Amino acid sequence: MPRIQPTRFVFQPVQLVRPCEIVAFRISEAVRAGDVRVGERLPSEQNLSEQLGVSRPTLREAIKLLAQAGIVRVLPGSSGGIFVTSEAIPPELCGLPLPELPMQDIAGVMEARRLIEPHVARLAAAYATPADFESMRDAVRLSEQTDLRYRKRRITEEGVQLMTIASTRFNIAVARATQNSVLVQMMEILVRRMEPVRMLAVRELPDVTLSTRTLASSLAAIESGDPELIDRATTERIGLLEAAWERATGQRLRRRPVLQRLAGADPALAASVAAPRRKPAVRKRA
Amino acid sequence: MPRIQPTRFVFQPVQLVRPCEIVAFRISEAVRAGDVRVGERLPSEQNLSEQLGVSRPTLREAIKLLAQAGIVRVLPGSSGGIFVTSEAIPPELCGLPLPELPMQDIAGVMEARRLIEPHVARLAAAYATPADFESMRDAVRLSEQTDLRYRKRRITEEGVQLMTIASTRFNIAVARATQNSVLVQMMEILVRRMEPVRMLAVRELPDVTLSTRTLASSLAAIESGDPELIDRATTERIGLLEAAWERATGQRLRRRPVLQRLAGADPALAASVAAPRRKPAVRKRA
DNA sequence: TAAAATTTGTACGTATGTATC
DNA sequence: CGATACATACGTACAAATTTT
Repeated sequence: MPRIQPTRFVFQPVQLVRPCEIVAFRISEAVRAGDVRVGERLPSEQNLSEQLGVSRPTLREAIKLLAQAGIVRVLPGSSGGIFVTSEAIPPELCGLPLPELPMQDIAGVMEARRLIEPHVARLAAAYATPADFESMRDAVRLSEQTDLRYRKRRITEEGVQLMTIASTRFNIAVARATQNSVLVQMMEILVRRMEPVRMLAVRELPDVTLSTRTLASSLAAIESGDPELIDRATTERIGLLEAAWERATGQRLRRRPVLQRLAGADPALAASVAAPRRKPAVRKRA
Repeated sequence: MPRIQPTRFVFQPVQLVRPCEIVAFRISEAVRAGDVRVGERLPSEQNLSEQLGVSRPTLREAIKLLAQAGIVRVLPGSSGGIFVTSEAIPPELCGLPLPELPMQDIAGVMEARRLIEPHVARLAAAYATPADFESMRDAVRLSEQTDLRYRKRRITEEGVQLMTIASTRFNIAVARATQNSVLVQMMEILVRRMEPVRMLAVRELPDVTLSTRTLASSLAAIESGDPELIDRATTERIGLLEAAWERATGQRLRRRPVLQRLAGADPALAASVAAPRRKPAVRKRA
């Protein structure tokens, strides 16, 4: 009897993450997003463990990870607690349960960002609350303050991290402004995977203030509410990263034919936005 | 002295999933996506456990879950193995580790879909391989065959599930055709969260064939490569779900004022303008 | 000065799930 | 396929530290 051949489907290995790692990640995320600031005290271990639905030992394990990474410091006693000490989260140590993505796959992240981020920004402009705008401004301020410190001297590792955090925080704030939790979730995925390129971009930027300026102009665009301005600013910001990626890898990104028309029936704008690289085979329109 | 007030930040509870649940979920995902078909045999336990990076007992536990859900059947002996018996995966039993989303939040899922799916479909049209097109056609065929069986009589629970699977499979196939793993990941998130509405829509559809027809026209649009056709077909398909949601909840979805000028950013106005199910603005072809 | 309150730190027993044989 | 051994997480309880009363 001929042997039935099994399907040759390949599964990706599952990565099992421990609860304490998830918890550490969640807290670091709150720090990154600016929900808790440096110097502030987190709720008590008791409270946190209840909020997060884990036992206190597990939470303590998570805090230990964060303390080792230098993000929090714990002090005993009645006026003690868990204090945030730094916003510069080392990307490899903060317990990120995501598999590190090779540079090649990051191209896909940027493509996805280019697809959705302009729309998210438009939605944000439509639905942002005053608090949302304040969060965005906060992120821009962080970026400004940081590159003010490195205008003269060479940027340090901490500076790179802070600039990266500012960008990330801005993106999250914009996504939150849509009042759509699914979009927030997606932006979190994108933003996290984008981190390596972001740091690379900040590090090798010809002008340190460039990142801050694009951030500020994105903010201004969203505040103005003008869709085309929003598209342009957002696209420009993404272009910065794409250029960094292309310089770093020596490869070219595929530019999709999609955005051409997205920008709003303005061929001139779309053309200026989409770099005149290889145009993917666009089917002839009948 | 005033006690230092802790930050009153609220964390969402972490959901911990067991490895065997993750594995069961992954395999069911492969079945859903059509990577393994009914009647086919999965690789051996040994092979699977190696691929997935878990121990054999863990994998067996996962298989047990799937067997209970009626998705696979395990036969002993030399010509035995793990055989796929059904593509109709009960949404609550197949061990999906996602928190069930309230109907309200699903509105956000649909908004996100409306934002990205047309673009994904366009990318798919540009980059799809023949194999990708074959996957899409397969999904449409499944939908056709299913509603052929329920043309006369009332649709059964299994029929609803099969139609839902077909829709899901089509979406995944389209996302895969972009050759962008990040977009695939996002579509998987969306599609999974959409499931409840999808089943609801299929169940209460005035005409059983309607779902299949929109699927087919989406496919045709992507095959044609015409961006505007793609937009129209995709939007129509999403509109079907949105209508189902609105009927089920008695509420109205917010329609993004993004397409029209939003200088005022007055949501009430925008909603009132967009409320009547507006046909997607069809641009005149030059 | 001392006690009380709050918060972190430590330890143990149990249960569950996984890995190895 | 079953059984044993190991790791992990939970819940609880109590001790230590520090500030407030």
